[in-house]
Amino acid sequence: MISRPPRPRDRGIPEATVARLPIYLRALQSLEDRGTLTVSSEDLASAAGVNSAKLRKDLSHLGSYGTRGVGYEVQYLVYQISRELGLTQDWAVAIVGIGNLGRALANYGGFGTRGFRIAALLDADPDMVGQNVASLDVRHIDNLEEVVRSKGVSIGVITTPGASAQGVATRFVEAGVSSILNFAPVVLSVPDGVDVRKVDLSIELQILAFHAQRRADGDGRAPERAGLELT
Amino acid sequence: MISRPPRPRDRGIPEATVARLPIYLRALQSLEDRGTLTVSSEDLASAAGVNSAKLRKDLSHLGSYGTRGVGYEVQYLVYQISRELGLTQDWAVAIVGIGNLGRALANYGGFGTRGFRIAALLDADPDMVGQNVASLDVRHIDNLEEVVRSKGVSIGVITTPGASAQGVATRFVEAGVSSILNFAPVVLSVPDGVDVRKVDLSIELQILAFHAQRRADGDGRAPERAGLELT
DNA sequence: GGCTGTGAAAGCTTTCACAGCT
DNA sequence: AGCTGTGAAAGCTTTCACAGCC
Repeated sequence: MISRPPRPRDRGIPEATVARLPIYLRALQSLEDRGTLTVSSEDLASAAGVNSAKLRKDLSHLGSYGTRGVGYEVQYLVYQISRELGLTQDWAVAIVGIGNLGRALANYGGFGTRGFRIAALLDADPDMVGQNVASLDVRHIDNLEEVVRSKGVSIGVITTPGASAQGVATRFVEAGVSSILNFAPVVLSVPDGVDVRKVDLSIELQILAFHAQRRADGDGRAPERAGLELT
Repeated sequence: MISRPPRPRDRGIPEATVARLPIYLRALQSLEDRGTLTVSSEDLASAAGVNSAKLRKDLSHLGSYGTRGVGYEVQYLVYQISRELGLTQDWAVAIVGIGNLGRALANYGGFGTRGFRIAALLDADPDMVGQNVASLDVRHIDNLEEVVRSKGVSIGVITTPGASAQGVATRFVEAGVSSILNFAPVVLSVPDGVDVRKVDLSIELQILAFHAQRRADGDGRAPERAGLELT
């Protein structure tokens, strides 16, 4: 083979990069709203709270979407990142556990400028069932499998108490949902090939407490994690 | 200097380790509740959803708290991790933005088995002020500085809309709060030495969507991020 | 002249595999 | 015999610094 076939976009984007693409996307959308046409890596990086070398390296994994001497075209980059993240299609989301948090999520309209649609709300409490939350009727958890099938749910959100979370996760997986966002404070066991992400308030507070304590007693030492979110 | 002074606990725990200590702590507390006295790295690791080499390496940064041939004493390790995380003292937390999410957090009682106390709830909406949420009277945001001082708040939680978040963060910092947990979908700018952690629903969903799309079209390739939460 | 894209270096994290203690 | 604690290897992420293009 003499001339390499044109394969500019390398499948296999580093996980650390994937985790930052949504942040870049948000910064770009806000630039777009303000009518900005192009942006340099320096400016976009600063809007996203990272340094420009990291931003350029990250974007280079998607392809060569910038212009040397100029920068990145905002709209074009918004589209490329959206496509890479799979936001050009709509993902149906089901939320299980309609307590305070479930309700908060259901009502949280701005799902990162589209890409997601809340398709169903489920709860185990019979008193909850039938209530209208965010323009959806809460259904009983017994209907999980049926709802997943009929609504084409591919992402499950778990906002139940910890004790119920594993059971819900298992039912999601058996119903064919292989992306789960877990707010319950437990470690979920799922088969290989299922992607679980966890959001945990008390873990975040504990990490903050660790650093706060360092600042307080260690003193003099530079706080290790500070300044991560830019100055 | 001939004999090294005994400094077994190395200050400077890797950030990746710090982020896992709360998970180990939770697993240990659940073992404690069940009356388990000792646990091997293998069993604790599996309860925490990590592998045992990682767990042992992590714990080795705190000190040598295990017994070869036996394992770790559950209660002792709970205490050591709690102390390392700064949970032997009580941290006063203020929540700003008492919408659905703020209320959900205020009512979320089980703050990782203590270490934190919700000391104040603040909101900009006059209709909100005075309402009683989770046994606290919601106060107006104008009182932020006064509340931080009088209640000794050291951790600020921001659950406002994105547009207000930066202003609140700045006021927190100026009032002397240097640990912030941000739920608003914006990148906060804070001075060096201030620790900001971010929790962002739509970012998590977007990362899930990325992997889901990979599984769907890439097909045949092993899903990169799957299996992270153990099988 | 300005700014992207990228090899190479540096730093950090995970995993291996086993010495060392009980 | 069993299980921890840890050097060393492997893998991943960030940062540097500059060649290459506009």
